[in-house]
Amino acid sequence: MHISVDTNDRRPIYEQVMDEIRNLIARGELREGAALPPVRQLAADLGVNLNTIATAYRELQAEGLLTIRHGSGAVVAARTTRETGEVSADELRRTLRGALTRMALAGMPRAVILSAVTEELRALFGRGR
Amino acid sequence: MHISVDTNDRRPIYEQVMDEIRNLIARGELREGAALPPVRQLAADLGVNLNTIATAYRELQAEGLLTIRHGSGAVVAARTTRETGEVSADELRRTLRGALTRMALAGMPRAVILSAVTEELRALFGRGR
Amino acid sequence: MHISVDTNDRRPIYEQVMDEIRNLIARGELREGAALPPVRQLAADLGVNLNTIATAYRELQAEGLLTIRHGSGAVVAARTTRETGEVSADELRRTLRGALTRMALAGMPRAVILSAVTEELRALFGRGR
Amino acid sequence: MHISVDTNDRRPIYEQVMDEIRNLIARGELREGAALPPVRQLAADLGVNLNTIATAYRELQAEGLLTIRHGSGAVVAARTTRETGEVSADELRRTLRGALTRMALAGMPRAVILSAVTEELRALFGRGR
DNA sequence: GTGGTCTAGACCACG
DNA sequence: GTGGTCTAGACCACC
Repeated sequence: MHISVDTNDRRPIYEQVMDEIRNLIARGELREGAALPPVRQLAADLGVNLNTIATAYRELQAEGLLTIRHGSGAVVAARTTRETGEVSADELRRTLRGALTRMALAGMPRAVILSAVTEELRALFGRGR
Repeated sequence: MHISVDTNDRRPIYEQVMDEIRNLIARGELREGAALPPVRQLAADLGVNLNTIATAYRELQAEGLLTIRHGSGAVVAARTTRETGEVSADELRRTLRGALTRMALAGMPRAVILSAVTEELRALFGRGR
Repeated sequence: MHISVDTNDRRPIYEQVMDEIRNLIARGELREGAALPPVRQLAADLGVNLNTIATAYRELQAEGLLTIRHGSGAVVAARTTRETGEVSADELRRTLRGALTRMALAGMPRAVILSAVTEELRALFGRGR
Repeated sequence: MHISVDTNDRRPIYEQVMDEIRNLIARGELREGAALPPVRQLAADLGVNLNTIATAYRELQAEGLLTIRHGSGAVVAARTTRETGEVSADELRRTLRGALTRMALAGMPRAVILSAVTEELRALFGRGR
């Protein structure tokens, strides 16, 4: 399990952490019930403050992706528990459109973009998963 | 040319405006040299603060998408000029990955995601463009 | 006598246990002098840490609801003993207000809330008690 | 509009603030679109840290009760926006049961409890509202 | 002017 | 051991 943050990134650190954990869960590298590193340890590893990681974990819990039990750490929530946090399809579409638009404006041809998408989808859905 | 903002959207307003203009340019609805509405007019149309629009235009200029001439408004920059604004391939990839990850976590099957991508790419690249 | 805990509940486990025992006593299912299960047994039954149950019993003793005698387990305290544990009327009111406020914000009409209250009061006071 | 916190209360301060604001909204003392005090001002008024209030506001936004716009403060969300944050009926029932149980154990007779409930419901639903 | 994020460090609560 | 809360104070982002 590998998480990294980039202080040059415009996104706040806690959001970067959230994004990475979301991705690990979506890719199946963190399965249901798997324990996440203690906040203090992850904070030390990344060289950031404890509260920053605590915020990321708390928000992910609010999203339904993590289950945090005081005194016994954070684990990946069961799928059934997750269903609560809904994001509108509209918002998902806007985010996708924004990503593709920027790639197109950067001059990437359609084929290059499509191959990047395919690559990411393979990481998310795998071959047999 | 149509731009709209949504106060319920979590993104800052100036970023929504930037996204919409970027999209119009990428889709070819705003061609090179085309004039954008004056800051005051667009601000009035959208019912937002004048500084908000000014910020959006300024950032788009920094990205190389717009050319702002004091006294003569903003126009879409020529392609050759654009190359200045560098966005790292890494950042583009992260944004794409984030969008796809959220769709996957929302339970969308691979095929649905792929069809959304195809649809957006068609809007960006057209059939023959 | 039945006690259960729910790991998906946001309240700490020891508090869930306290609430259940309080409710059993208030409803008369655990009468004065009745023995509670040994800490080790209840912990095993619920699959939780021994300290968790010990904390619940200890707090209930502080509230005056239980009498714990080293070596002979915990029993429900006599009513006269109970009066010690003071909870301010203010705090009780705040808790009640919080519960009703959340129900109202969830969109429950006044009649539905009132019928839930009546139902709970019947369980607590019975018909003739 | 009056908010107060009590450091002797076991609940964290940010939760007390959330409870008070929830109640003001439910009672109609804060109507849709009404502006809340700036975080710094409320923090100063209550003599607590800025971050504590910011946390309360952020959580209320996540619950769908507030709309926070960076740079222009927090306002009570429109009802239509609220529908997102769902609390299970089970959890609401447990909270209600806990409140009533504690009142009964404190020795309050059924009639006294019922009159407290009626009083609170009147504050929430009013006579004609 | 508004809110958002982060730090360093303290102390508390839970299992 | 775990996570939770709070403080004081800094600096940034948005309108």
